[in-house]
Amino acid sequence: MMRGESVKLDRVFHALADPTRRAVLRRLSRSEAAVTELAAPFAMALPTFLQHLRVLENSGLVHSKKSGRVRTCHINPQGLGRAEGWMMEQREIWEQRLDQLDHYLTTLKENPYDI
Amino acid sequence: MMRGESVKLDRVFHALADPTRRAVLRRLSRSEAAVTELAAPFAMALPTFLQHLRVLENSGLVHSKKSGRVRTCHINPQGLGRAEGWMMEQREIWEQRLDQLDHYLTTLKENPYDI
DNA sequence: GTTATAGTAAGTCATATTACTAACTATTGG
DNA sequence: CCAATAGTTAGTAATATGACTTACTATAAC
Repeated sequence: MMRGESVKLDRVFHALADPTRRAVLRRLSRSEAAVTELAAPFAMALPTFLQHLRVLENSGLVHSKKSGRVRTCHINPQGLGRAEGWMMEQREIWEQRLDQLDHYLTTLKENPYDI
Repeated sequence: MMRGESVKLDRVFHALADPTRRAVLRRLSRSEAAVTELAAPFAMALPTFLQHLRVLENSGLVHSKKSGRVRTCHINPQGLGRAEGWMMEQREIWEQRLDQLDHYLTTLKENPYDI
C-alpha cells in the first residue's frame, strides 16, 4: 500500500473524530448547502466553523466551490469510501479468525478428546 | 441519539486516525499478542507505544488483560462495529440522494421538456 | 455609491497529542 | 537470591488542534 494512502486515511478518520464535523456531513448528505447555512446550528464563531470545514475538505470528504460571494459545499461520496474500504478489509480478516475460533470451540465441545 | 454514543465515536475515529494504531489493529486481527511483541515492528520507545495502546483500549477497539508480567491484547470486534454503523448510516442517506439525482438527470436526458 | 452580507485572514491562547528519557515495579528463570 | 524480562509511571518538550476576537475583502442589494 502507498504511503500517501495512509496519510489520506489519517485525514479522513481525523475529520470524522469530531461531532461538529460529523453533523456537517450528516447535513450535507441530505443536500448541498452554503457555509453560513451550514454553520447556523452550531454555537461557535464562524472562523472556527470554517476551520472544521477546511478539515473536512482536505480529508476529501467534502468539496466546495465559490460562486459570487457564496461558497457551496457538498459531499464527496468517494471520501467515505476510503475509510469504509479499510474497515471492511480489517473486519474480513478478523471475522475469518473468529469463525475459526468458533469452529474450534464447537468441535472441542462436541468431541472433547479430539484435539 | 445519546450523548455518550457520540463521545465513543469520537474516540474510535480518533484511534483510527494514526498509522501506528491501524497497523496494531491489523496485526491483532490475525491473532492476539503481547505488548512487547506488538511493539517490536515500530521505531518508537515502549512508553510511547503504550500510549497508542491506551488510545486503542479506551476507544473500545482493543481489550487486554495481564497475566503474570505479560499483558495480552486482542481485538474487540464490537469496537469497529460502532464506526461502521455510523458510516453505513450516512452512506445510505446520501446514496439515496445520489440515486434521486441520477434518476433526475436520466429523466431530463430522455425527456428534456418534461420537467 | 452606500450599506449589508458572505466569507477570509491574522493573531492569540488553552488544551491535547505524541514523542522522549529516566527511574521504577513486578514477575520469571537460572 | 540475583539478574533479566515485561511493563509502568513520571516528568518534559514540541507540535497540533480547536476555540476566540478583530479586521479585512469581495459581492449583492437598495
